[in-house]
Amino acid sequence: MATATAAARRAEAKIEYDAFVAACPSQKLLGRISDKWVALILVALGEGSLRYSELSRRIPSASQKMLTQSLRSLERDGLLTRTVTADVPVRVDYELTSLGMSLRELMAQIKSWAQEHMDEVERAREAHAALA
Amino acid sequence: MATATAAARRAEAKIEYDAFVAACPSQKLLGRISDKWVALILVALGEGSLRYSELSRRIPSASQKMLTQSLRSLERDGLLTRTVTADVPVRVDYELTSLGMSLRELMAQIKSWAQEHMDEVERAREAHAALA
DNA sequence: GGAAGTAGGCACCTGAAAGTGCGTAACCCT
DNA sequence: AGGGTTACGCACTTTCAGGTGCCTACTTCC
Repeated sequence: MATATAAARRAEAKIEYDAFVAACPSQKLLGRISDKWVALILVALGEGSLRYSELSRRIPSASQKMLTQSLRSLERDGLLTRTVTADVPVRVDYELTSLGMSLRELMAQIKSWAQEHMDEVERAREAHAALA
Repeated sequence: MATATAAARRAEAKIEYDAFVAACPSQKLLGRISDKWVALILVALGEGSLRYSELSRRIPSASQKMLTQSLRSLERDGLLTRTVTADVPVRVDYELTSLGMSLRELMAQIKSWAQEHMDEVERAREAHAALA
């Protein structure tokens, strides 16, 4: 009764695998760091805490909305802390947690690989494009 | 005349930064590995070369289209080789290049970080959701 | 009194990635 | 003769991350 057709077996395996992928820490991490602004924020904050406006100046391509959104999600995930000082005007400082610092080190490894090998990838891409 | 308004200065900085980000190897790499299926393919092929159908069975969640698409882009980038054997039915084998193997090692580091720290992230997320 | 800074919120829009579904053209099994 | 396998191609649709634009509310600078 079970595994009647090949398609059914496929569908079953797919459901199981979907669950596995959804639970996989690596996949979650990849989703986290592939956020367009996260890497930039991590690098910017790596040198120390910064105010919102200063971050905005260091990453001018990020709109206010996107910057805020990214910062909030990083805060939610315990990668940085958000400190509000009730001055006038309000002052908000962002700083990496130790978890955030740790992630930043991983990003440094990624950066290192990129610097060593991405030109090779580029060349392969061009070579591939060259032949018809 | 230059830098007349603050908005103009912002726009200028943004253009410059955009160019920087576009040229940054790390950003390119992040784009590459954040492809939904790339990590899974890398892991699957890490143990040796596989046929298309075998890959498809190991990664049942990837539709045939997406699997083919990902494989082709990885081939284009010199991360794996595609070998067609003109049997009938056609046989196609995929195998990581040394560049691909190298990227797989980076992925292993990412995986390692994920296994060590993602539960911490999850806890932070839950704690954050808990209050208010 | 108009521009600028400070730290965002809210609503809508869009473009590219991902998914769905169908077809091919050979052969094998029962 | 109908289902299965092999390795895709092509067209359409859906989805959502990311982007744009407009708003607050207070203060200070020129």
